[in-house]
Amino acid sequence: MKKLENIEYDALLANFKDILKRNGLKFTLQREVILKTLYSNNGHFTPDALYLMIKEKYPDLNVGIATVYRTLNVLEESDIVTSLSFGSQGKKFELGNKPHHDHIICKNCGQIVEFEDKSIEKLQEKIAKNNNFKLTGHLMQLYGICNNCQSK
Amino acid sequence: MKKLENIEYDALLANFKDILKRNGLKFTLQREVILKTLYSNNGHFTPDALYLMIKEKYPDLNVGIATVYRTLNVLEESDIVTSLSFGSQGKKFELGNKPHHDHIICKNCGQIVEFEDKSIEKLQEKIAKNNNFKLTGHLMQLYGICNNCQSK
DNA sequence: GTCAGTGCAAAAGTTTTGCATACAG
DNA sequence: CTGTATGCAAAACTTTTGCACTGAC
Repeated sequence: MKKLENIEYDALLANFKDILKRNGLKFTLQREVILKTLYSNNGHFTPDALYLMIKEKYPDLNVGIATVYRTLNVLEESDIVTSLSFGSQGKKFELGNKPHHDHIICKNCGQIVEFEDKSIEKLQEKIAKNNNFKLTGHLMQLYGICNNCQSK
Repeated sequence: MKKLENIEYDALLANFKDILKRNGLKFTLQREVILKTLYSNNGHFTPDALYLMIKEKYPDLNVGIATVYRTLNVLEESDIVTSLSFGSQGKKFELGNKPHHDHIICKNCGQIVEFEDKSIEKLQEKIAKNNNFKLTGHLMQLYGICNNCQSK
């Protein structure tokens, strides 16, 4: 029996291939490796960190940092990844196919933790209604100092 | 009679001076100009944009980009400004001492409505606590279609 | 007078681009 | 074959740092 996560990844990959094809772009080994690495470490990465991980995991495949940047931009334009950045660290990317969530970000070390809160989403709906808006989306980020940095 | 905004700025300035004094730092003309520019254009700026504005507005005062960066860092550590960034552009700073409010933005006409909701703020505190973060701030923007645009 | 702040320029770090080659379609 | 993608290196940006000098306290 196939594992759930593999099915999930396959769908993601198929979607990526499809988008590439529709835009006359090419599917390459490098692009697959980048997508797979993003998928199998489902977190937030700077392009550089992603690059280093790939270098370590696939030493024979000589991926260049430029390709990582270029591919991330393609992925972002295709809405497969989203980027956010904060504080002193640079831009970070994450897979965008996850169920909705928001972020809490450490102002000191840049660590990002995801959370989801239905009650807040409901309150947002209410606020929109009170102001006669039809809600289409939101952006919410909390800023603070993480546990680790507090103790320093 | 003194204008409200001047009183507000004076308070901000006094607070800044106070923080500087308490930390054995010095109040300089450059620092004042940077704070004033941030205040009088209450929006979000990249360090570079801020630098250019200051160069244009105070051509005689020869402010260096390094000073802008250094001052922004001081201001951020003092919680007078907060920084955040989204999308492709770099880090942006904004004054953080404004009376707190969030925004609902119409995706169609760009109209911005301010709101405040204590219940959401409380929930945010709770979320931070659950993740062992000490909350220092947040950014929340709701996107939607305003009443006016809906009827079109 | 002392010591933090400043401008400048150099350095360090990040992201993009030009180019010749490789390779997917 | 054609034209996009790639790796490399250089270039373009962005941010930080070293240093001698200035200026706030």
